Amino acid sequence: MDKVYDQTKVEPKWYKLWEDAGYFKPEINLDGKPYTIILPPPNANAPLHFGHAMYVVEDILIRYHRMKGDAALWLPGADHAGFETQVVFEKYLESIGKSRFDFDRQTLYQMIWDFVQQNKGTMEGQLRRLGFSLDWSRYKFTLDPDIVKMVCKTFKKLYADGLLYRAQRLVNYCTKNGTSFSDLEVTYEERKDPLYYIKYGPLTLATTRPETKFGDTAVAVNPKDKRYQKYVGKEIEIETVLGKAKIKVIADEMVDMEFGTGVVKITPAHDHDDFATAQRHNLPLLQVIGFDGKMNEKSGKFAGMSVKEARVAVVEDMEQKGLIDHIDYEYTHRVGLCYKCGTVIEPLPMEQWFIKMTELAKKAIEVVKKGEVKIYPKNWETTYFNWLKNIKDWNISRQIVWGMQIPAWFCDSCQKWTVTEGEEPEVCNNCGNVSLERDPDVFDTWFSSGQWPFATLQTTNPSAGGDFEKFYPTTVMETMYDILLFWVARMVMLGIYATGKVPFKDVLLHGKILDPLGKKMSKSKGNVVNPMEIANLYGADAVRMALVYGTAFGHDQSLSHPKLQAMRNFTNKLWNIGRFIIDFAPEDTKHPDLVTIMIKQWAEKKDPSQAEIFRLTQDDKDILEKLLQTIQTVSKALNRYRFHDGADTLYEFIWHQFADKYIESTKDRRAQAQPVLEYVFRTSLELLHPFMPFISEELWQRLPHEGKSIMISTWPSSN
RNA sequence: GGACGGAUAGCUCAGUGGUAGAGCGCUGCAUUCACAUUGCAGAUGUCGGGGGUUCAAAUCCCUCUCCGUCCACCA
Repeated sequence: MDKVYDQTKVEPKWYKLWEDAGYFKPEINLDGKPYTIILPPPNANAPLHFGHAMYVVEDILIRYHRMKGDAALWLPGADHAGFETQVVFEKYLESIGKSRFDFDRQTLYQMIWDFVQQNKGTMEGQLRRLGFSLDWSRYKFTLDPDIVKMVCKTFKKLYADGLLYRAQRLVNYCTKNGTSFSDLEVTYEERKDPLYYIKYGPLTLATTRPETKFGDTAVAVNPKDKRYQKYVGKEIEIETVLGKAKIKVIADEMVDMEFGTGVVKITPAHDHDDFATAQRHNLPLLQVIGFDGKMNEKSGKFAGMSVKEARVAVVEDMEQKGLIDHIDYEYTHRVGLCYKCGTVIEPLPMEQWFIKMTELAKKAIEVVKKGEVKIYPKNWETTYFNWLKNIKDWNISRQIVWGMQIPAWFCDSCQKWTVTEGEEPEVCNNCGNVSLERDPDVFDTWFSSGQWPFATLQTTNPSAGGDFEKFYPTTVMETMYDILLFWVARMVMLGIYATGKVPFKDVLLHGKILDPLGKKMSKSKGNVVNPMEIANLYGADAVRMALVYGTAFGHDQSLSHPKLQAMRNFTNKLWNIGRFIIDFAPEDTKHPDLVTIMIKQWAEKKDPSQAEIFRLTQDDKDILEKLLQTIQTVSKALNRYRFHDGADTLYEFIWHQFADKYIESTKDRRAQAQPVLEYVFRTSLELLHPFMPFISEELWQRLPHEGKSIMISTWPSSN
């Protein structure tokens, strides 16, 4: 054995052996109880980032449970990541001087498809490099035909159950990306904008968006406001930049008497509150801004201007006409932005597919309240409950090409929709007409990934009747806390809806990986660290250990080179312990296997007579006792998802108790101590295996052992 | 306007009621001994501020400050 551990000679060789031997399949423990984790499918639009390395937590659990004899299934996959991927691809097109509008739908889709295939391959190699014991025979992609079919089936069921409807609503529209979004995809920014006090006939009202005045269909005051009582229900005459007009005054609770003048203009087509108010009062919708972000023909001479230009021009005109009372330049408010490109989100009226969420959310709340689904760390429950309690209907239509096209066809003649499970209908379900047109929109990616746990398991292993019966509900869903609402909550709702059962029992939420200075990694900041480079530098084992060691699970952590180095050093320590025990064993220490077995028995039962037979010293007994405690602590830590406790305990035990103290104590009685050295080290490697699979396998193979691989050895027992 | 997380040794972080811990860094010693990617010994903290509960608080309660994040329809 080399004096210094060289991970490049060890890590590359084991993965293929494990995979070829079929150890990653749950069938290796055919009779074991099912233990399932579905890998959160990484977006197939880029290589893995450091956050993905946190999958190590899942691998630790899977390897631990596999060793405990469970039928452990860790199912890999990839997400087509609709909008996200299309944006990445459009950036690429931009870099070669093209845009998505240079291609027809089919061509563009095919180009993105090829791009995604390439990324998928890269990602798979990277997941293997990190040692993740995924069952590749069950690999799934969100655009696999059978998955698409499952998703469409749910869509149809929702439609049949009346939980899905098509409606014209105000949607969050990004005029740059040309698509609508769900509420979660809008980010907000505090901004200082002028608050204009403008004159509406006898009234004055405050607004930040004077350019939308052409879309006003009423003016509202609070019903309790005595100042304006006399106007309520009447039409007032107003002077506008486009001439005289009449407008209705309504009374509605939504108006805050304290704000501005207590009078609000109602612009139903361009403001969410106003839209809701308009519905209560049966006010018409008057759209003055187009989907291109420009004023339309309804705004008279301002037509064709962008919203921003129009605001300036309108204010200028109003000032000339004396319609501006005054302007508050110190006003701050929150502006909704596209989470992707930062463009101001324009609320626009649009026909889209919406899912009624209230009932679905109620059940999702219930299962967590009852403990059928547990969230770790528990404090995230507050966030989960809060969102679900106030949930609004979910817009799942997206105006992009990359994704699953919605299986709904519109009939020209009866103006109704025919919804299928994906297959093209021959005639309209309602009137039998043959002239149908498919909705060009695709699903919000989260609608399909929200069905991932059951969609995967219902389509894998079809020859054996499918995995669903055995592996669903899954055991653990582990992901970063930032997608608790986007993804986890939706999986709970859709999982219960489609299968009647929760999709998983325990939700684990890990923290964010920050750059070495504690800043968020981002491409634009240029501080992204490639996990593969780090793995090649320190070894995958060291990367894995560094991610769980020393930081409480669930907390953000900065990538720390000193810590990575420390873990690399730990691999070297392990290597040299192995070298000492294996290479430097004197010839006369060969002992029959029986001795090892007896020591194991003593360790487990503490039979004093055996201690006598093998002349165990106090040092021997101490280390065996400490080993037992370590087994207990590590097992308990993993059962409670306290990964750092397990990692810290093993590091401390192996390095400081075993190497520094015990091994030193055996140097003058080497031959007699050899069986204990071997036994304690082998057991330590088994405990360490879920954390550091490569080096633990390499050294275990070199020690006397039973069985073919540490991966399928039995988890050490402490009783 | 609400919610959550963080503030502990120079740095990165563990530690949820019982005499302050780890890794890295630092100081001194050890070098043909499995390992210098090492070993041994050591220094370093009024545990963010203030108040309270308790025989006892980094840990429980209240409050304040500063960082980070999320949710919410103030025109």
